[in-house]
Amino acid sequence: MQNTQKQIRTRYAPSPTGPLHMGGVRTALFNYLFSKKEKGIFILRIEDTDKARSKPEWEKDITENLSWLGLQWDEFYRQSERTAIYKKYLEQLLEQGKAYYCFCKPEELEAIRQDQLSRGVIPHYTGKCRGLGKEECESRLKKGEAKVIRFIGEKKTITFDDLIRGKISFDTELLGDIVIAKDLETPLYNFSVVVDDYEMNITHVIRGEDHIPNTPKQILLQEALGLPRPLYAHLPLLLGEDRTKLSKRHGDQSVARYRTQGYLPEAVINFLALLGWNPGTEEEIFSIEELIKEFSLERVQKAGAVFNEKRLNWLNASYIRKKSPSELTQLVMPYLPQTGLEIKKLEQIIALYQERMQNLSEIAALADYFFVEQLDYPKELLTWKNSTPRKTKEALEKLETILSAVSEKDWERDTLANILLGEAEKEKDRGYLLWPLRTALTGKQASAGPFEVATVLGKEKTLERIKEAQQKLTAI
RNA sequence: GCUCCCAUCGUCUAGUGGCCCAGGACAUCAGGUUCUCAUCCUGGAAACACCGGUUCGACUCCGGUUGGGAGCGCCA
Repeated sequence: MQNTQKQIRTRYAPSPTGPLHMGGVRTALFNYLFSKKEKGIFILRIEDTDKARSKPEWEKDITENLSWLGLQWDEFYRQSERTAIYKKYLEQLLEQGKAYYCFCKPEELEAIRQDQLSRGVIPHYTGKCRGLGKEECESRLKKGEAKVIRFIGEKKTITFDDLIRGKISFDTELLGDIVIAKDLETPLYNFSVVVDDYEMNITHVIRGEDHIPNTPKQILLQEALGLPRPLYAHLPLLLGEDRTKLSKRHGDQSVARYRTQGYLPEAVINFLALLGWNPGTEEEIFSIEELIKEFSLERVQKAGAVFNEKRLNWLNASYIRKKSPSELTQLVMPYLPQTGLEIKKLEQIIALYQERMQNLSEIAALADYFFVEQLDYPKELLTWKNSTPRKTKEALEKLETILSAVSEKDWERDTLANILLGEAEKEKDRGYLLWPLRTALTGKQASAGPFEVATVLGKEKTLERIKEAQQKLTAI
């Protein structure tokens, strides 16, 4: 019984003509989740049949970032290494008379296209070379004339059952004889996909909605080659703010960019999973394991989803908050200046900003004052809103006196808080004392709390900065 | 233009004929905690595109209108 059920096999099939982007990851993710949920196989297939546009560096970008996200594939293929396979099927179609060589010039084709467009017809090839005699064809081939291979598709209504959208019908009368290869060694997208999906035993083709128009072409090819039809699931598109398909126009959507900005892979995955899918509960936070457990194609949305970066930020911040101090420190290290600071100290600094970071790279600007000798800020910053420069100077003097009296041994957060709060509360608005303290230590309008900062900074450095602040105000 | 797809708060969405004068989350606004920022807590504003039909009863089913999107390569 178990064995009659064939194993689920899905694939993500990017072309290495650019960096891996968020839209691509979402497609990969849904393929991954579905196959893992069904205990199946997830395949990565590099579609590099376009020799001019495909670059090894992009393939590297795709595989590295997919791995970073944890979307590990079980099998890997590269179409450029499979030309012999495509050739075999191409020859089959040619022999059966279901495909033919076309020698039409691009300019000539373009003119026809324009004419059709102006007449309100979908542009399609009219089949001029279809009736070429065998001899003429051979001789022109021998002469090395420019040519392509076209496919004669059956004219009929194709209906397929989309797992997400239900029945979709398309009249192939509207299709011309599509080009399936430039020559026997150079297959084109719609053809190589059909061959590979069959050869790789793909059971479920899960891809973006923008591929719906390709599906009837591919089904026609399957039928001509006598191949079985896989199941299809067309995902809703990822949209920009303007509700058009997410693209470079909407800014750099490469995974690499999000990665270097300090987004966590689990946040990206969680965010993308909820774009076009939801578990039907009110939960929002999911690990990849939970996603695998909960995922189902039935719950995938039909309408496109706007990529809302604010929500990604929120998720990322929430994942950052959940990290242990040591984990977070390791993650944040690349964004910090190379100082000889001991790891323990680093962890303390980072702990101060754990709940203030939306992404890892922000730590650099947030905690920079721990890594410089001299702070640079305008002296006006030291004065609290309800206070005056004179009072501020007095407050700083008081701070110096009080803190000098604290021993190194007692220099820890709660003790400092006790002492300073006790002093600050002598006035109704404790900002008169705490604001100058904090700004003197950080040089910032906004930062972590003064007791925490002073603790991490240490007694010596703290007093040093208080004195520097006093000097700034000395002119008064 | 033609073909196909889609339609609940600003955004992501719950809702599968009565539980919905529509629930959650992000964003936003107000308040609390607070020297600041952030976290956290409380509260508010905010949507079923429209018109018909089916039904005792439609956000939910059907039809149309409008609107939006995608595709129309010797790219994938």
